[in-house]
Amino acid sequence: MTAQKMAVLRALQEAGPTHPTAETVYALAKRHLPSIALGTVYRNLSKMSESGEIVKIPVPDGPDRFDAEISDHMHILCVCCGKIYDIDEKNVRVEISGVPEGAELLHFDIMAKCKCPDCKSKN
Amino acid sequence: MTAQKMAVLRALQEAGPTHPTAETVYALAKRHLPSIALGTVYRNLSKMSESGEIVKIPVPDGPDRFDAEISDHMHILCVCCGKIYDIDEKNVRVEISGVPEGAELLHFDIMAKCKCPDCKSKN
DNA sequence: CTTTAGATTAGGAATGATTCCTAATCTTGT
DNA sequence: ACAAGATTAGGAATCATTCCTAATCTAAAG
Repeated sequence: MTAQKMAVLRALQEAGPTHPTAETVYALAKRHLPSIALGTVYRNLSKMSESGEIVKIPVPDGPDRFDAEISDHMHILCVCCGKIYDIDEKNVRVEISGVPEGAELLHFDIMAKCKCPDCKSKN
Repeated sequence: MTAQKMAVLRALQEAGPTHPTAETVYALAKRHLPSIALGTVYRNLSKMSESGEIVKIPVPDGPDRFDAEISDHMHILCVCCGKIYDIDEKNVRVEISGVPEGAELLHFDIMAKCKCPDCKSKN
């Protein structure tokens, strides 16, 4: 456990439910550890999301986002402003059949899209 | 309707259910129209997916894939070899609640992940 | 069948996100 | 304290994709 990894984790926790990009995590982490490098942030985010300590959220047409909240939940993205909301897993049900013969289903990435309240009113 | 757009569409149709990348579409299109440029392929794929003529499939940690089949269906990706299978929409049911107050739900991107039969046996 | 305005193209440079490289530094177990 | 291995900073490199520009093509109107 290095100071850099702690700084990344702390930054992600401070970000709360804003689902920051790696760049944003970098900016936040720099406040506590000004010497930290962007590559270090990427590497720690990658490793932690592989190990399950955090969650990586791939976004079509945009940089990946990250989440310190690892409880089972899905995300809903505002296509106008890019804000990401959490939706608790118990509010989602997915049923699927017709999976190819012999394939082992591993898991789902569900990314819903919406126009968020702010963007609806601004529009 | 230009020769380039036709070549892209034709390439995508020839690719069948292989869900090719833009690079692969480029290679296929070049066979019929050797002068076509990669940027032209990207632009035509973008425009056609925006207009709904084709489908763009964003893949986490990989280049986008494309599909000439526009009937409502979802995709399942083998995490080992990157192959993408189609799953008919009628085999999928998604129910969701707890959408943020005032948000307008637009649609879902569902990308399931599996280990495909080939990869299971090779393993 | 010309004209012409607007769209599209080829080719390559530029961008954005991310990974890779290397020497230097740190961490951890002993 | 010390060696072995992991991690870091900094920057170069990579990959997918978009952007730029002058040249070419398309389609609609005469």
